[in-house]
Parts: sequence; structure tokens; C-alpha cells
Amino acid sequence: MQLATWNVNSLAVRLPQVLAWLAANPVDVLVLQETKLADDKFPHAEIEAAGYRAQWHGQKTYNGVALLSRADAADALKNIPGCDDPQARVITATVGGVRVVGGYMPNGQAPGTDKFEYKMQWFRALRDWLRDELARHPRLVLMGDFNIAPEDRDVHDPELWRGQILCTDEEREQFRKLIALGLHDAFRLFEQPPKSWSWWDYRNLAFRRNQGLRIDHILVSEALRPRVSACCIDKLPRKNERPSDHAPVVVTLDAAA
DNA sequence: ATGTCACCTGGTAGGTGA
Repeated sequence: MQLATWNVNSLAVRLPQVLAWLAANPVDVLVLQETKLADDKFPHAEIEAAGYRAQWHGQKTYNGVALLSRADAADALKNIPGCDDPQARVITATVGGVRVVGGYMPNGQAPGTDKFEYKMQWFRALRDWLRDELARHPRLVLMGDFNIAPEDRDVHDPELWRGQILCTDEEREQFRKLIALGLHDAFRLFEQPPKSWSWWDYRNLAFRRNQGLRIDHILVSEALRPRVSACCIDKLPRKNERPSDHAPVVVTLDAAA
């Protein structure tokens, strides 16, 4: 079973790239972030024609998430239950016995801003709900754009980025607290090439210079950890014309014993 | 040195968010 996450930065613009990527990478589950589409604009016909079912939680202009799956998706949820959030950031469903949580975590803009405080509160709410969700669904994957580079090795220039948004100690603490629920960063279960990033700013020729950050993550629960056989970042779509600024991240799970 | 992109409103640009 393969699952992937991709921040597409507008599904209206990126739909052809998503369909092409799925044709080349027929993963079982793909969660998308920043669809930026109201629910009635979601391209479900095109996605179904490509062989995928879709759950989506949309929003005009900002945010918006979706969960595409080859098999049936059951018990879908939108956003964090019990958290009254007007921003569309989470889509959850059970596929093939795995509880899949796709998230577009808040960016936070800059430390000290209202948006940063929202980010902190949002992660607290996510953690409080996930604790219960993990008890109900031991086989769980949390993946998406976390907007956090967990460690210095996830940053092309740690000194330049120190204390900046995506890299603050407070954000990294939020990431560690998610891990402490009993989750594992699938990417770090394997030896990886140095300077592996999932996001490159559109500015400053950042991709050409490989000046990026690893902020898109796939966290797997303890019960799933023995099944993880690979996890990699697919940089190819970042080389497309009109690319998203993010690359997909893919995890491979062996069949249950 | 700087270097973008997507989307909105309300226009033949400017603002916002990332």
C-alpha cells in the first residue's frame, strides 16, 4: 500500500499535474493541500475518471484539503472534531484498514503574530484529538504540509532560518509533541540523501539552487511502523512547468502480516 | 542585488498569503 501527500497550491491550476502524477505513480491514497477551491468547484469527475474516489473539504481562495483513494474511504471527517475552525485544513478517512489524516497545518506567518498564536492553538487541538483518534484507530497515518522543519538537517541554511517561521523552537516543540503521541517520521526511518527538501520557495531561484526545507511529512503510528518499507520525496513534479512549490512525499506500507 | 505564484477586488493595478 502506498500513500502520498502533496501541497498542490491551487488544484484548479495543478489538476493536470496531479492526474499525470497519479498515472505515473498509482498510489492507493493521495492527500492534497491548498486546493483553494470551494466544495462545488472540486473536480471530482476528472478524479473519478482517473480511478480515484475523493473526499474533500474545500474553501475559496485559501486552504482546502482532499483525500483521494483507489478503494472505498469510510468514516470521513472534516477538520478537527470539537475544534470550531473556519479554515478548511483536515480531511480524515479510513482506507484499507488505515486511518488516514491529511492536514494543511497553519503557516503562522511570523513569531509574535496572531497567525502564529493560531498555529500554536491549532496544533494543540490537533494533538488533543489525535490522542483519542489513535486509541480508536491504532493503524494511523498523519500526513500533509506541517509547515514545520523539525530539525536543522531539514533546512538548507539553518543559521539563516534560525528563529524564523517554520523553524522556531515553539514549532519544533509542537512537532515533537505529535511524535510523543506514538508517531514516527517515516522519512527518517531510512537513510536519506542529505539536503532532502519537500518545499522550495518560488523566489530566489531556490529550487535550482536546492535551497529548500523539509516541511511536508508522513507520520505513522507505532502499529504501522513495522510495515513501512520506504519513504521518499519525489522532486520530479517540482521540475514541471508551472510547478507547485511543494513536492509529493510517498510512503510504502507492506501488507499486514 | 534581485529574482514568485495564485487569488482576490475591482480593475486595467494593488493587496494578501504563502
